[in-house]
Amino acid sequence: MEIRTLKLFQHLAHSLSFTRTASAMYVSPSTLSRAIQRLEQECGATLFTRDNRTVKLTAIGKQMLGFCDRFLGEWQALQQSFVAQNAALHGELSIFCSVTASFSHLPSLLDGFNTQYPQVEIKLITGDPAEAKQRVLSKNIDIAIAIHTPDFPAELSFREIDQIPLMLIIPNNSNINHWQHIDWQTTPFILPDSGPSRSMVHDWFKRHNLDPIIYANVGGNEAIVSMVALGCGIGIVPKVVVEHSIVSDRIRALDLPNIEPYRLGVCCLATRSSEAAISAFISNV
Amino acid sequence: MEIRTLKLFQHLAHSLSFTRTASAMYVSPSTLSRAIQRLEQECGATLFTRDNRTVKLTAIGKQMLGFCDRFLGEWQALQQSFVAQNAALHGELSIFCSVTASFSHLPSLLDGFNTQYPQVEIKLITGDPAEAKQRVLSKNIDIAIAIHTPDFPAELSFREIDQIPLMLIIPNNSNINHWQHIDWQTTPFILPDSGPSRSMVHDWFKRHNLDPIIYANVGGNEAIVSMVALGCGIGIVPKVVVEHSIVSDRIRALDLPNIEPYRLGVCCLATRSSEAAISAFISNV
DNA sequence: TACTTAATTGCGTATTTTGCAACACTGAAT
DNA sequence: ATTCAGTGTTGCAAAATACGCAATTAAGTA
Repeated sequence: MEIRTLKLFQHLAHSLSFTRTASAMYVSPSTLSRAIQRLEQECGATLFTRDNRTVKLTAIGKQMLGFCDRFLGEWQALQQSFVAQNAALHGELSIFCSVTASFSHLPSLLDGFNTQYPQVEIKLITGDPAEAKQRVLSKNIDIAIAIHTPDFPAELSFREIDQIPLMLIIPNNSNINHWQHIDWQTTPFILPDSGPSRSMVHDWFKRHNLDPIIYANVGGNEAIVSMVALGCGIGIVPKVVVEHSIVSDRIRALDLPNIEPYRLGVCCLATRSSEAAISAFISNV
Repeated sequence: MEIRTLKLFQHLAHSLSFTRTASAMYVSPSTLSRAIQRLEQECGATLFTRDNRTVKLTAIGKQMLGFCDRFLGEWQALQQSFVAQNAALHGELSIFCSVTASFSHLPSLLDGFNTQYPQVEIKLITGDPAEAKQRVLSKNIDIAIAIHTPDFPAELSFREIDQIPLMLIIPNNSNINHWQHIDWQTTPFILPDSGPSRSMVHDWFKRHNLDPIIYANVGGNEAIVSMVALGCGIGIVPKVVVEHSIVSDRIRALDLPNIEPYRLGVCCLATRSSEAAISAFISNV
């Protein structure tokens, strides 16, 4: 039951002449004859009645021809679609995300994608989440793992993958265990200098009528954690950052009310969302 | 693209282990490995991503699996139906018909059937059409080519294949060329001694208020033709009998009005009409 | 009867496939 | 670090298979 055999059968079923089919398909008559014999053996039935003068399809042969036509058609279409997919899904896909996300959420995404689309080479760039939107918009990278904010650009399509609560972190040696016990007049606060956190934290302070002492404006959540661990003050960071920090044993995290969790997701330029590799990645989420 | 390869692929796609599939399908791991490599080459795409630890289906592999499942399923069903048909259509099929029908109508029927169902051996019995019904009813033969008459038994299913007009035949040396010129007081008539003709001819005489001299009651239309050719009288026989007669140059045939043509067809016992060989023959008409 | 044409078969050759053994690689256990 | 067990792959020689040429069989034709 080889494809070539089926093609021979198909041709013979139409030409009804071993000689013509053999020459048309570039095989010797004997090869054709034996190929049909093998096929008949596999079918367990005679497909052609043939004396030395005429060749005709049997009833079973006709059924076989129907099957054969359908199968060969389907297979050809499938094969073409395979090579098309392979061509389209061949190349580089650049992904931008924060260092934390590269530990927390990226692996599971990549794992599935990598095995399913081995031809796509993934180029990973980590950096400040604040850059994510701009990099995607400028086509500097294809896909970003980013946080959805109210001012999220309409040109970007976004697909949520997780919700991440924000937590207040304090040094481990502090004896405070509720945010309301904090004396904001004496405890310095470490503020992110940019990124989605900054405005969220601002809002939260405003809602609770707090006006803390700002110890420093630092870039990157990981840096905030480090500073808190060193005892420089307290800060607010996403829960995942705490969990993946290498100094997580030197800090404690406290729940915060009235602060809505981050909506983490993958985003890409809406106009590019139908590109093969991009759509494959997004739909694989 | 051999069936065995597809089965290997199918198994591997579920087990996701070369070792397990190889042992389950009784081939060496190397054979399996190379079979998959060949299949991938035919597909023009990687079907499994595999490092030395894990085996996983790619996106294309999943599509291939769907195709594979469908194909193998269809093929198995088809193959089973083939061997079933082959078994059912293996044996003898006995057919009864008149000598004339065996020349006029049987060849085209047999020709198509024989090439389509080469495993069925056909046993042909010729004889007086009058016997046909009884032979079918008694299961003495499987199928008959017979004439449909008003008293046709309900137990027999009938499928018409042709309509055959009756003709008046006269010796070639007669100068009559219309039936109304015949002088029934002096021209002897040769009547069939049985069969469907007899009552039809009787009816026709009655309708036209004729009372001819009966020269002889003879058995079989062929005999009537012979007697007419010898100049013994005139007779009425189906057109096909005239056309296939070996003495057709010694007689002339005249059209008859008001006598409805024979309805020739194949018939079998209704209860047996679903038997494989019988239904194949009937539906092939 | 000889000739032509068409499918099949015998047989030696060429190609393909197979299994064994060796290999490369990874994760786990020592 | 090192050994070990388990995975898929590859080199190679043997086995199986398919191939084409030439001979054979069979039926129609001059």
